[in-house]
Amino acid sequence: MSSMDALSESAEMMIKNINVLASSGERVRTSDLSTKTELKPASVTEMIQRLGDLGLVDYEPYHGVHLTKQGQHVADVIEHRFNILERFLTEILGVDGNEASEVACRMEHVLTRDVEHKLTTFLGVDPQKESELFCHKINIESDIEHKYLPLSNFGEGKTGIVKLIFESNELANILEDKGIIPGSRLLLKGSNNKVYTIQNEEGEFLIDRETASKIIVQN
Amino acid sequence: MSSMDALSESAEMMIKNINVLASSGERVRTSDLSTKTELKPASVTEMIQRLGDLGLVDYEPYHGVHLTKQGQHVADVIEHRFNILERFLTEILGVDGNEASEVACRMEHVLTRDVEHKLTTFLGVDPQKESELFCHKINIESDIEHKYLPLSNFGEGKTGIVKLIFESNELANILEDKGIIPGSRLLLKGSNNKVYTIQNEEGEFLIDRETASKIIVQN
DNA sequence: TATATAGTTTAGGCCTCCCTAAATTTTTTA
DNA sequence: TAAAAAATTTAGGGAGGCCTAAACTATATA
Repeated sequence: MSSMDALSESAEMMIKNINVLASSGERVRTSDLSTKTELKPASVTEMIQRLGDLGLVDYEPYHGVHLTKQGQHVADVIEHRFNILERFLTEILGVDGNEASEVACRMEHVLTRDVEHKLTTFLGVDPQKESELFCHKINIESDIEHKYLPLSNFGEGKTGIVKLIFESNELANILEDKGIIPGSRLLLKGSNNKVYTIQNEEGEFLIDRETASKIIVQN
Repeated sequence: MSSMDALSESAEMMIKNINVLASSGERVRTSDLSTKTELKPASVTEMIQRLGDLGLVDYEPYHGVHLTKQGQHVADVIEHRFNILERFLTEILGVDGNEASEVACRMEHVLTRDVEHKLTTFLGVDPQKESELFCHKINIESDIEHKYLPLSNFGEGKTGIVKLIFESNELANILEDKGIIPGSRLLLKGSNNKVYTIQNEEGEFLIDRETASKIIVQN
């Protein structure tokens, strides 16, 4: 069990759900896991016994489970992967919330560390979740050369060409009026992860993070 | 077997490999599939028998398989999903080729049609083929949920989120001091077409019409 | 505190997907 | 063309992951 190897999707889902239900600090009961996972109690018992053997969970028959340090690490990694995948699917691709959750929930089990990190960099840090950010993330490698980035993660002081705008007609039309259209050039003058100051030949504008994340710029 | 439902990853991988090896037009032999999939011949036989039962493959004992029309459709979908995932991972995230292939190969089995289509649109036409066609705008059909309006046209008594501020000058800095920045929430308490009364967590302010027209608010 | 009830585990069965070993069929070649 | 070699399939087994039914344990109640 060297951290993340070879855990099945089912095992990872169980760990994930133990983590969710353990928020109260108490041991998690089989019946609650049964409800959450939509598995029969007997199946839950079987799985947590296996996780116990792997050292990912502290299991006492008839008295529930909690994650070991190792299991907690797995849960953290999965949670982070789920979050960035869900954000990518909704913020960048515009996938409907429910479907995004489901797909993210299946994709979270096949990401590698490297893809996880690169996707995190691509999305940038979500300011709302900054506090509960996750020790596993290591350094966000800034030396990666991305060809395409959302404006929200573009380099300060850099000029790029707008490639795509993901948004409703209304906002896109407003941006268009100000010359922010696919194919146009803009300069990111500054950003503080909340407000993005950009400039083009029409003038200077302030844009919020969410909108900026939907404008894809080419280096 | 209504086209794509409920096929296991193993089954999909077998179909994918049959498709690859069938390029010559001839029936695909068990031994070649064994080599390609890195499964033992007996396991290949077992799987293609199951695929035969599902009508995805035409299997004649001792004489190999080929895809049925249905199986070919599955293969085409999987191949397309693999291709766009691989392109996304390499072109957008900058993932190394080998790793991108492996991850795409695992992700291809969990995409939905919708995510597949949205990712395809995101990537656009292969830049090598038509680099300028990549420059286009995607309009996500927004129902009535997202409404972007200048504050000057915003509904009285409504609360919204500031999305954009056109003009980054002294006036905008003053607005910023008052907490009126992209991403913040405000309430339009009242307006008389000349003066707009707004409120946020910093307090209550009066804004003139011209300024209000440059603040874009989301419903 | 004894017992009913709710919660949990064990026992045993089924399916998938992988394996090895043995049997079978096809192909090669002497 | 018959025997050797190669390829394939069948037989049987194991682990994972799910199930139901039965046994067991803990908790609530009278």
